[in-house]
Amino acid sequence: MRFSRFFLPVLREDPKEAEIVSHRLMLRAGLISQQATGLYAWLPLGYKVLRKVQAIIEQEQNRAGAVEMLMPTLQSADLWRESGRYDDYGKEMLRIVDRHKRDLLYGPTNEEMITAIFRSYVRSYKDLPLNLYHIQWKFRDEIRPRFGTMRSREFLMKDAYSFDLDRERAVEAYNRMFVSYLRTFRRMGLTAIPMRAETGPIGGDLSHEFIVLAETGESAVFCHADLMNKPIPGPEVDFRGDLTPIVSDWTSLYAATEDMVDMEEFEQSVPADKRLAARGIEVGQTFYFGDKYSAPMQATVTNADGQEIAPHMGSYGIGLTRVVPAIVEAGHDDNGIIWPVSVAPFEVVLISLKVGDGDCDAACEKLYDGLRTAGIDVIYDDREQGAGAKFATADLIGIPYQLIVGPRGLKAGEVEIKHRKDGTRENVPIAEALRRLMELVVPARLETI
RNA sequence: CGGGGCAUAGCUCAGUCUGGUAGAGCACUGGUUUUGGGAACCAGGGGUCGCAAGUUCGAAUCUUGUUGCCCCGACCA
Repeated sequence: MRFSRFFLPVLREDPKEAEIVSHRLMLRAGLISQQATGLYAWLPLGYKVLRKVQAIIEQEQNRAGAVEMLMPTLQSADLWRESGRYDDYGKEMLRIVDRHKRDLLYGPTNEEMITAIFRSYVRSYKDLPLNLYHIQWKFRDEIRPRFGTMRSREFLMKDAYSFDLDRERAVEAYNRMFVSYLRTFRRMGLTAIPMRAETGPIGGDLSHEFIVLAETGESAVFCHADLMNKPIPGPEVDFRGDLTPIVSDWTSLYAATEDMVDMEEFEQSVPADKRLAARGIEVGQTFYFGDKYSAPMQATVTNADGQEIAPHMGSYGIGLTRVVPAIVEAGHDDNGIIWPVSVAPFEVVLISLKVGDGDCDAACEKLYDGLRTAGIDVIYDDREQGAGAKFATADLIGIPYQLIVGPRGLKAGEVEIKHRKDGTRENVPIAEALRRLMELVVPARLETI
């Protein structure tokens, strides 16, 4: 992508409405644009990040055996009357009436709908286990949306729903999502710690919130410090095998959010020097809730004994539009965002320091072609701007590697590669630049897999 | 929903207290010179001061209403 042809409205000054760093940087770097309270447009650069986050989630959900589909944003109120939640959900639910005076709602979640779909097709225990997920926009009319897309009213969410014959197998399904989440967040460069959580209006008795520690987090959390450095299951993990040891290992160390914490237990089970009391951002949540929906909605299957039973269900959410600011909170400095390669909107920014100079233009065009041909996601800053402005923009938007090309270096046959993360620079011969960038970028795409 | 605050050029703001016909920086347009960390100079364009009523000879400024946005709290799969 040529910068001159792209749409990247960066702001030089801090927008006054933004308080926390991720909101400020997402606005300044031209990722999002607020359209109303809690409603945001995703500008091209931000949308690229969102798509990369989505791709990682899809890969890891599929790997864990979940199957992707797509349900509508609007739902019939009748469906919610079946579960009893139409009246329970309150003002947070956006209710809509269509031209025929039918009651609709903009879905805040999809348990009812997935259960309805399940019951209309699935009859036998032989079709279980089943885990269906989709990535769709949701709406919750929060009393006070804030912090940009961290807590917006409309938000993009991955929600998966598992169906199993009994509790034991439902816990296996739960474990698959649990392990999948550990991998998913790590691939985005996040350290997300599973913590005991309240189940809220969704119900159930087994639930974890996946929390990224950040000063600006909305909830207070308490956990064992060793959880921060625990190794993540690798790509070799067998989702068809027994995952209990991994889950047990992670849940054996104390971790709870403020709603669930028992300070006495925290202090008893965690040595004083390992007690971590911090704030955190909830980026995902897993629930087991049994037959809370399948029973009242009569979504039953026949078991091996010929009896009708209501499957045990679980649901598993990841807030994509919250994950992005969480990544920014976790990776930034005074100059701007620092993206991990895996979700960076571009992997390399090619900076021409002297647009219009014959040699410089020629060298840049050649490098640009080479990078694209090699499959590197590159943005070429071909604008007629001062060097300082280009460096500042590159730093602000957080592209992991800057390939800097100027007349001075070209005279020596060299270009410069700057690492956004730590500011290190290396001069490389022009002919070596592409190879060196491949060496840096390609392994980093999969970082922790 | 309770409490507090803001609304003036594309952005960040000054001007409001004390009424007299709207400004700065950045951005934008044209030109010249520049070019390795947000370049300089010259010349320009751009605002019915959120909206509506009221007070007044006269309102960005005072009064009332209204809308939008932000912050704190309660709320939050």
